[in-house]
Amino acid sequence: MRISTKGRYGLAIMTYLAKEYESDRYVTLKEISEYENISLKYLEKIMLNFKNSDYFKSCRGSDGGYKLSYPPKHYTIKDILETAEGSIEITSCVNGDFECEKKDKCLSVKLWKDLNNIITDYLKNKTLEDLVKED
Amino acid sequence: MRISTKGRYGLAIMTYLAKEYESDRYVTLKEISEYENISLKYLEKIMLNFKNSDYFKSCRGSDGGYKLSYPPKHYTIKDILETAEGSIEITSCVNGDFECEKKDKCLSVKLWKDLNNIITDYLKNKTLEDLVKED
DNA sequence: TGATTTCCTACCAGAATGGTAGTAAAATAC
DNA sequence: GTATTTTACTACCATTCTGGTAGGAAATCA
Repeated sequence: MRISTKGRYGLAIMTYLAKEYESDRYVTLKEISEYENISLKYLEKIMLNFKNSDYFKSCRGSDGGYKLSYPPKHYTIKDILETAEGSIEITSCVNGDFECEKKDKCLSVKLWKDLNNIITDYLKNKTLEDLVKED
Repeated sequence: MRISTKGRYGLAIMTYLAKEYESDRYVTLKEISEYENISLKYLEKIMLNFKNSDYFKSCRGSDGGYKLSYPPKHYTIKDILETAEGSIEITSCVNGDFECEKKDKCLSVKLWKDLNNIITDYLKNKTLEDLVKED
């Protein structure tokens, strides 16, 4: 039931950008990689997971980097983890896409759905701003 | 963040045994495997995860099988999933065993700990009896 | 003795995880 | 206009996890 580095490092990047939101500068992955002590190459790959999102603006070249498109308050942790990980569902039987074939006799389906709701409700109500403010 | 078949099938076995608790008979894995439509051999392997627990009594031979050691109310879903999966922690930084080296600057540690507590609190307060009663 | 059932070990294919490496393309600095 | 910096993209790789299968030993009962 672990959350992988995709989600953890992805959130770390977003949190770093959120901290620097006020400075309105482009932040390089090099800077984040040194701060977080994660290889630059791996962070680049983690960034690919956000490719189709509009979470940040990017700019190449010197003085290039990334900056958030919106203020930190705009981003829920749920959205970030979902985008980074692909999905954060506890089982595949919690939504309509895949209904387990023995669902009529499965006593646990309600358990998984409820647990899934508890998790997503918590993450829906936390934003990047909350994370940065706690610092 | 998926829960694997170890946990899901393990819980399914325990739930089946809980349903049959009143009958006070030994239930075979064959019966459960046919009901749940899971291969007998795989269920046998799932059972190994409970080897060091005292969750049930077993008996070999014809009319053998498994029965719960205690009434369904005695088993929390948290304990069952923890035993079946090994651990149900969302990250390795939520307990004292492994403290992440950048914890002083990691803004997410509190998030992971809180989320972990929310999950375990929910699962701690659900027992096999609750699952069977919902039927 | 034979059937049944748990117990135990070994094996295995495919996917996910956690990376590394190389290169192209854009933007800026000199 | 060349060098440097930084993102963007593709390919590769070792290890672990997942979800099984297979075979046989040991116990229990008819």
